[in-house]
Amino acid sequence: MGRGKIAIRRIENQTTRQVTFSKRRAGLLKKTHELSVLCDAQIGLIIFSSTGKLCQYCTEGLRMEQLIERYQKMSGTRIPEHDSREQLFGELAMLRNETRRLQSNMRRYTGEDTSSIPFEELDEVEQELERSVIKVRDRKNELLHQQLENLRRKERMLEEENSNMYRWIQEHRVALEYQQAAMEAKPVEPQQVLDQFPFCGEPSSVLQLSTISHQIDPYHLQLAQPCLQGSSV
Amino acid sequence: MGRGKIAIRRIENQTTRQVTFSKRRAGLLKKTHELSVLCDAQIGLIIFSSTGKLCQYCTEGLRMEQLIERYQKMSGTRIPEHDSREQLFGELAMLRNETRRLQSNMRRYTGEDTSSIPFEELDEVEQELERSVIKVRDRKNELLHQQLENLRRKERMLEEENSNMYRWIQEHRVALEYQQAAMEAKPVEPQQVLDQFPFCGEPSSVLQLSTISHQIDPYHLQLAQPCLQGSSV
DNA sequence: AACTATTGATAAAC
DNA sequence: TGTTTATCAATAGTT
Repeated sequence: MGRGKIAIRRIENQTTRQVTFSKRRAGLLKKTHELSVLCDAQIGLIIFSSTGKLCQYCTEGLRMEQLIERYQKMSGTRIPEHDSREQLFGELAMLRNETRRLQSNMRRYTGEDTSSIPFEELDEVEQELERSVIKVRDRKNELLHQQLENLRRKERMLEEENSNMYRWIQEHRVALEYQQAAMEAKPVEPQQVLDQFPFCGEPSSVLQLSTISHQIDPYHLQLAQPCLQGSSV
Repeated sequence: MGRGKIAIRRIENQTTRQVTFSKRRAGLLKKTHELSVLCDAQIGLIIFSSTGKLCQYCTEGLRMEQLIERYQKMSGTRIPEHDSREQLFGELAMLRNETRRLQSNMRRYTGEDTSSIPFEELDEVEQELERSVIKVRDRKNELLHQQLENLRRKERMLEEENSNMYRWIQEHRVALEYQQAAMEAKPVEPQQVLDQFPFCGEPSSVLQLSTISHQIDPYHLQLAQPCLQGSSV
């Protein structure tokens, strides 16, 4: 109907397609409505244009959801939700059981409700807990030993640094004394280097020292431990 | 269109209505299909006849359920099921979290994965575990004491029963000896009553004894314990 | 969007 | 239901 006959295949010209869509969509909605009214039929029509725009018709006095529900009941084809719903229920039941089991176990381990433990199992629980304590204690010891080891390494490093600095100061003693004399006319005794060093030393060395002393902090030691594990074990 | 124009209102003549329905339905399906193909639109059409018969069209390469899902997403009108679905998802997420938390706690308590416990918390965990051990041990002791108490009561009961029976036998000694003599012409020495009693005694007393001996079973003691708790504590 | 020539849909009758 | 036919509605192409 129209000036010429057209083949029923996708209209390539976008403008023409858009125009045709508008016209035919109006016609379809009209015809749908007429069928619904004339023949007392319940009709739902959902149209998504190629641009994704939604357009719908639903028989008067009825909502689309009702119609869809009726459709699902009749056709038996529930929307995909149904399958996943079953799965959800399954997972839910599984998780509920798991949670109950875990909570019960936790109570057992925390000694929260000892009266629910049958007498025959008390020994077993006690032993399990003692095994756990031992494991935790072992882990604690392991970490303490690592820290000890770390501290010993740091100690060696500090001693070395110390003696290096001492040597350096001895080597530059003359120059230092000259500086001191020039500034305050006071000589320096280099026996207790660490006590005096921060007040008269070289900035770069002081920085180095403070960096090292930071690493003695237990918290930082623990963070550094993964690197040391390989060499210590 | 047709021999005459008709008003768009419900056709009263049932036959005419039925015929019109068939014809127009075919026309509507055709037009729907044409619009879908010509303009590249995704269309779903659901028709329930006045007699409840279902008829549908859906754009090729698409299933009605998909279309409905898309419709529901776009229009925001979800079918009633959806509310409970949200709830389910909520519970699911909650349970998953709870399970994860519990599993983590369990690992901590079983000493399964001590390396995941931060150093600062190891002491705490150890103490928790020791507290648990103490609780379990206390419970065990409590039950052991109850059992001891029970055993002492049973012992007293048995001793009493024993002496009662001994007295009874002494009282009936003459009659018993007479019976024995009449049956086998053999006299009985009543000094070691318990050893001999089962073979020649009174059925009711034997029954009573076996009932008592059963109650000494630790398992039954434990079951009986709730009744004893009130009096023992 | 409005126009119009043309085709398509369909009401009524068979 | 299926066919026919007279009629009207829908719409393709144009303005």
